[in-house]
Amino acid sequence: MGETATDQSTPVTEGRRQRVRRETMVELKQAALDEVRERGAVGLSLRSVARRMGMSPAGLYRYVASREDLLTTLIAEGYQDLGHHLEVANGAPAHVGGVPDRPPPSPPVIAGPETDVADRTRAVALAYRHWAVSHPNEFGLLFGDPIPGYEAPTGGPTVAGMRRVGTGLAQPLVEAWQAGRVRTHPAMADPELRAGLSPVLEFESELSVEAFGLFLLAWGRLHGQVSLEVFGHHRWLFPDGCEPLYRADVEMLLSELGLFDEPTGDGPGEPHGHDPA
Amino acid sequence: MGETATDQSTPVTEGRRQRVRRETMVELKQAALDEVRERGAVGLSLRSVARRMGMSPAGLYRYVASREDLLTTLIAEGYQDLGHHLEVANGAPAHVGGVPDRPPPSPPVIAGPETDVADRTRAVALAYRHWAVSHPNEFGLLFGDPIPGYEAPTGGPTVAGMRRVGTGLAQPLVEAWQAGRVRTHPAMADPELRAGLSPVLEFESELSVEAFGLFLLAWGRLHGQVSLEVFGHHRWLFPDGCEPLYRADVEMLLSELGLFDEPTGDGPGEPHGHDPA
DNA sequence: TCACGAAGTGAACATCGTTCACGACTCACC
DNA sequence: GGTGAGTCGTGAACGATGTTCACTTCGTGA
Repeated sequence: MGETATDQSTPVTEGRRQRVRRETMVELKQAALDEVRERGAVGLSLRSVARRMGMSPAGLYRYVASREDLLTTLIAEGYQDLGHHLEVANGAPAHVGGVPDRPPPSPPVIAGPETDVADRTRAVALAYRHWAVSHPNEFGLLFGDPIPGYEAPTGGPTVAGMRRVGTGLAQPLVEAWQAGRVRTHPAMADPELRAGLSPVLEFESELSVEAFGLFLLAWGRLHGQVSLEVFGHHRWLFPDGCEPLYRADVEMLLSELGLFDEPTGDGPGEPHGHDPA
Repeated sequence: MGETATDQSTPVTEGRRQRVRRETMVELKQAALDEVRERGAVGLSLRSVARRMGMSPAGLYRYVASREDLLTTLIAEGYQDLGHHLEVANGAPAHVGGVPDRPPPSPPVIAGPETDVADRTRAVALAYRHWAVSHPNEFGLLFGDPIPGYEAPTGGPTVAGMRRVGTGLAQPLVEAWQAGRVRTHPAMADPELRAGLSPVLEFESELSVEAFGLFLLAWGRLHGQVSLEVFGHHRWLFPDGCEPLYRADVEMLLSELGLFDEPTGDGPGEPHGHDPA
């Protein structure tokens, strides 16, 4: 653990009090994360976390405003963890920030920056499922029943984590789009859809309306497969997991996005259209 | 409600005791369902249900073994409700069984048996989202965090409801398949996938391996969009809901399944293949 | 050294799921 | 019609939970 902490190389600006507070906070989050991993998000109990830490339940309130507050902290860190996992699969550079101490198992496929964009998209898609099936309770924490009545503040760490996951998923697709290799579909030209999508693009200016819509649909598509599997709705069909089915879906998605076609050299403004309907 | 019950036309086999017990059971489930609709599945409290019924908390245990048991009952009925909704959208005949007293709003599009299979598939797909967004907490009950450690018994009412939902979703696709109008994809030919899928077909004998896999993928694909929307992960993008995006996905799905192509007259054994990869 | 504020404790409160002994009532049977 | 058995519902109770509060302990800056 952090047992071998830098005893004297610690910056002098941080006194003993701040250090132990920081360490206690880390220990608290780790204990809560262990609880979630073992008993699920709904089973998270502050008293149990306190017991695990050898602390009085009331003492936790020096670090956490409420049980719900602790849950949202875990949610934000879960997004960061998942986002990091996706970045590694995409062949991320050294940049690693806000990643928990205990790193998750590496994704099954790790691409590199020079890898073909189809392979990178596949790697990210497989990493999404991989993280989910190896962290089922955290996946449920992030994507299961929302905390009733909770709305993530727009500037807060929760949406920051969601954005990291989103960009981690979208990164290969953005590059493919910019290389003119994404095939769009006539259904994306619906004016109502474009009208609903366009205000969003103030945030996501790297993509066109169609491309952003396609990304959302691709994410949702993969998310559905993963969600049904992780939440057990396919267990009676596939007791050993749904990886082959998921792989087939990913291949279909890649081919429908046109990522297997020859690059046309078109810019993002002129993606090659769908085959004649 | 059932106030105007058939007072004397009730079969004599049911005495007063059985009748009030049945009525109390209905009232209990309705009160619990109201609780779930208002406060979500995790907020369901037996004491609150008892208060709503003007009853002592302990009295509920004459009707329900535990809180978890009540939840699984609600889950089973929720599946039945959703399945009924899908059947109505598909233009179901008079057969209606196990539908709760208060019927849900009708699906936005109701097809008929003579409607084209693409239109019926679209109607069912739209009905899936429609039920979900108009019953968000019940959707969370069915498809959100599973009750930790609970596994639905294979013969029980839960899987019966799941099967009704599955067949309700699959019905148009089964017909399209049998009419030879479903276009498959080379990725579905993966031998490992076929091996994992084939034991399932002992239950679902109407479909081939590829067709059943395609159905599962289509379901998951739609489910993902709905799930992300209902659980609020798209609210910051689309505060007014994701219907246009979802409609685009449905149209893409229909065209990728080949349901817009001219019928070839091939039997289910010989679906027309995918366009050259 | 000393006063301030942070960290942690134990007791308490309201709520929850659940159990249990007990009274009231229903129903089948003589 | 009476009667015994079984059902229905109640109130009290137990252990657990989230949360608050007064109080002590102790690090830290002046």
